[in-house]
Amino acid sequence: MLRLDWNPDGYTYPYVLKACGELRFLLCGESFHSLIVASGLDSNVFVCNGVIAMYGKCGLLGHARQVFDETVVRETADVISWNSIVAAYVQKDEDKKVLELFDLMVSLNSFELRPDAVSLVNVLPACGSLGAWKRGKQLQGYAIRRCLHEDVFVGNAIVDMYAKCKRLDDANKVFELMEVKDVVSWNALVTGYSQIGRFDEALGLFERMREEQIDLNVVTWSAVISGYAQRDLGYEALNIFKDMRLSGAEPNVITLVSVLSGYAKCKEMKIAQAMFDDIDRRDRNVVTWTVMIGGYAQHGDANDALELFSSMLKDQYSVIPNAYTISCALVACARLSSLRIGRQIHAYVLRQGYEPTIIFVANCLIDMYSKSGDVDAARLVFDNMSQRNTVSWTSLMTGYGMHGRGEEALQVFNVMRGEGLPIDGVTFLVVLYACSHSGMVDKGMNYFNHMKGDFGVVPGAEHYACMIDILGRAGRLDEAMKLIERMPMEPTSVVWVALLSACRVHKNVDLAEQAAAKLSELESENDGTYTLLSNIYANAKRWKDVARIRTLMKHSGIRKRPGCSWVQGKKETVTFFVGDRCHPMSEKIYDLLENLIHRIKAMGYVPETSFALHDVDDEEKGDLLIEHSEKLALAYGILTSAPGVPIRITKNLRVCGDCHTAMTYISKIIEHEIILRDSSRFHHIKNGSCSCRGFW
DNA sequence: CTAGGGTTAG
Repeated sequence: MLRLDWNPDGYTYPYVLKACGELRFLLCGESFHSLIVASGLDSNVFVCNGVIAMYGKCGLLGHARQVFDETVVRETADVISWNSIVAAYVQKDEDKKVLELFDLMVSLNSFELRPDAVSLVNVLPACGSLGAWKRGKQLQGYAIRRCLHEDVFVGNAIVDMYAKCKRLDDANKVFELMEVKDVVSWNALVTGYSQIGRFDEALGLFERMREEQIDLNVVTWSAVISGYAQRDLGYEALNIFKDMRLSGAEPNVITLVSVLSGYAKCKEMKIAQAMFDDIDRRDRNVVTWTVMIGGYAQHGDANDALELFSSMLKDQYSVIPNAYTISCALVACARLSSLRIGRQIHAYVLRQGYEPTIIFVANCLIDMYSKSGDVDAARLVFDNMSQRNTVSWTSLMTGYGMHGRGEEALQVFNVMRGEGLPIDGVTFLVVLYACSHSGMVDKGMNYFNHMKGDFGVVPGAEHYACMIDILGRAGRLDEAMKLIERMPMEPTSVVWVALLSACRVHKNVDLAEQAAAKLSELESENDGTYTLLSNIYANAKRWKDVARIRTLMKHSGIRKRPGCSWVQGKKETVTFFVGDRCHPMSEKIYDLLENLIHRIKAMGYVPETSFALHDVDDEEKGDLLIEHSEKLALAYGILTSAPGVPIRITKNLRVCGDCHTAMTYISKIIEHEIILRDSSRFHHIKNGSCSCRGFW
């Protein structure tokens, strides 16, 4: 119990209430409020204003509003009362309410209640976040009439309001006319330019700040660091961080988050992790965790992302994941095809009642379900969304495309067109890929030919690459080559890779060599290029060339990425590498495989030995087809799944042709559907046929 | 009372 042996009066309370508000000492504040009421001081407007501000700071909007309403009823409310209640709504991000209350104050048309500088500084940011620049402009006019614009806080708020409304030229004009500027004015403009993508101008201003010897503060540095990181310029971000350290400025958590995302973009997750470990546990908030989870999900091992997510949930400081965190975790699930964890996170989302208005969480769910092999679940998420954006539609179409359900993808596209949504280059890329994976050559060609005329979307090199892919898969290699020659821009490496893969499927050595030569010119050969070429030579029995490629790889230091497949078990995911014998069930796995191969040989299966040379630098292990990781994963799946349950396998590279054939035979004699995701698409293999129908 | 961090489709 609070015991006071002195009697505070109307001059005392505002001070103590202010302290309670700033320290968020809600219980103390409430006690004082009771004492105020008990001593009848609640008729004193100065005291009431203190109470309103205290409740506002502590987040008790209802209490603040009640006290405020009482002052209004008593007709004692002054500008400060109004400013205090508006500030309370500002704190809750109730932008519309902020504007409403401000209007109400103005409409009372009382000389005493004319908005002052503080009122403007409260209401301008709300205009900014609502994009209401016309309202902001009116306020600017009012500020000028009353000479409030000379107040540097008001000036800064106006600059920021225009910047948030993406009207950087207006913001700049106000900025240049400000007689007194401070570092906040500069920072508002720098971040404004950076956030709308005019990063060069942001950097120009940053340079000017350095020249004019403005005292850069931690906000300035953080803004520039994150600006670089957001544009995937991780190393530049890290350089600015070095400059910051040299300048003697002390980084804070926000700076470190920007720096962490810089390290993530450079795939330096070890350094990022060390830095994260160094951050005081109390400073690790949801954003700090999220940037690490997102870093692992996108630029590192997605398994680490999920582990970190799980340790975040268990952390003693109990940080609650928000929509960003959930998205990052779902990205990790999508990369791993982890349907089980993805479903758990979906359930968590539903339980926690993340508003369905957070479109991007739902978009991530669509992507996760599609990439985990359950595009029907993706559809359900899509159907249940109250609002959708372009990404929602394209994600669903991508899902149908990956699973070879091209017709459904095109249906979605038609509905999307009907909704009048903007159709851009990405949309067409998705449409074309859907056509490609379903072998819809003419439809794809038709869309490609009409995208410019009917939609005003000029085909880029990626669209050409996709058409090469469509024609190539269908074996129309001459047409593909002609299209390359007709390209209005230089063919990119993606184009040549598409042609090269088509040459593998359709066994065209000459064209393959041309494509490989082009890739070499562009200096973008990778292990995939060499593997493809080696397979093509092996298929043509040109063993000398196979050997030549092998030597070439050794000299250039390019190693084939090891093939690796993982299969979703009931409780956990099990990973297999080529020739893997680490698993305790290895003996059973190999026995089963030998048995299966023996049985399907009797059904007509002939091992395609050209694929045995997949692993050109891995002679010992890779030569045995039976040891390919996808076959091991399948055998494990059969051994551990109940009859009728689909076996879900994911492979980091494209599935090997022999494995694909073998699995198709095996699907006739097992009671499981095989759902196989490789780096290119999904294969649903059942009763001796595959959904890819040869288009891979 | 004004400025800064993390997220989704190819």
